Amino acid sequence: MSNALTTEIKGDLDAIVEAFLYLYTESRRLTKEIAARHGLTGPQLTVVKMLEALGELPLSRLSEKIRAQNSTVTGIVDRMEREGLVTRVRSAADRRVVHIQLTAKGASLARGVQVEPMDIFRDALSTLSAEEARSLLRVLRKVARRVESKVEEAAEAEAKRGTES
Amino acid sequence: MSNALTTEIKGDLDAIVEAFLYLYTESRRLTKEIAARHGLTGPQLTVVKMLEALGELPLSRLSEKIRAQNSTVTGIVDRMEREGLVTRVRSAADRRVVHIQLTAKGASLARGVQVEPMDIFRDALSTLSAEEARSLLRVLRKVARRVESKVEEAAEAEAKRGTES
DNA sequence: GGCTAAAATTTTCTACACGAAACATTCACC
DNA sequence: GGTGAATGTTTCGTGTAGAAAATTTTAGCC
Repeated sequence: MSNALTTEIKGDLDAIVEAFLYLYTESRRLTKEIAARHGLTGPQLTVVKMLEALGELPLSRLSEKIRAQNSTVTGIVDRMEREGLVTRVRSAADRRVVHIQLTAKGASLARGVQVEPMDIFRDALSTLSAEEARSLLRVLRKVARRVESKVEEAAEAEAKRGTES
Repeated sequence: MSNALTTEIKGDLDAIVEAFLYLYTESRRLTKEIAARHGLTGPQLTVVKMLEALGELPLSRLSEKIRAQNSTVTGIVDRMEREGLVTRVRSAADRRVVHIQLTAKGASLARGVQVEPMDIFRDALSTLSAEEARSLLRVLRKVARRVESKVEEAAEAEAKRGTES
């Protein structure tokens, strides 16, 4: 476990983690900067663009899309509603559900912002060849599967601790 | 720009972005969960591990290390001090400087937590073959370079706008 | 049909994290 | 001794999540 080869691989892994973190934080920073240019926060821009692309959405659907909890999105929508960017509409079909929809003001703002969130990242990715993209996707999926199984292991360990007590 | 091939590549790119976000959010969530098991928050675990590895640090040094603003770290250290995990010590040499150091309680806690932040991600990466790791690193670096140049372009455009006004 | 229990959806409440800007203190330099 | 930079804190608005509460729907049962 401590010969030259494994040391080299370990260095590669650290470099991958570093590159990964760099890409993530930088993409977030850029999104935020673009949003600020239009008087929005990062998450607000994400929401505006999501609604522009998909039309009105139940709050919980929106939460899933932006990978946040309902309680988080409630706050974001509160502030956007205060600014007149979106409105809440009770669903007639299922009155538990609240649809979030863009106002005219929100929609026009959405049209005005050219760059979608993550577009810089996507744009950088588009410089990859088809082979490179495919290979990257394959490797990321492999890593994702591995993380996923880790998550399941942890959940099982958790459940086991539960039965013991 | 709308034939079958480019459409397919576009789908790959979306999938890459999605996998990327999944990996990041999941790694953060797991770190947070491990921290919670020891009565800490995610950032607090990061700080504890950092201080264990490097010894006492000025607050601004700590801020750099964990990629956060001084104002953010002030709050984190406040809460950790309240819990008796760290102490603030004014530097005798430069009285502007506040050294953050682990207490006995903080140090013993640090020893008790095996997993460092991002270890889950690193662990998942370690299932890659040497070739895969090298290829992933190469592609990520290519993307990172591309993002970097985008950032510089934006900075120049910003500067130009500045001189015009 | 009407009642009750369970499930689904959203909001409220509480605590922490985060950054920008304004501020006080201290240092370094002239 | 005055000026400007460095260091840390405070304040304010936002984002983030989890737990509990509120509201409505759904299913099962008589």
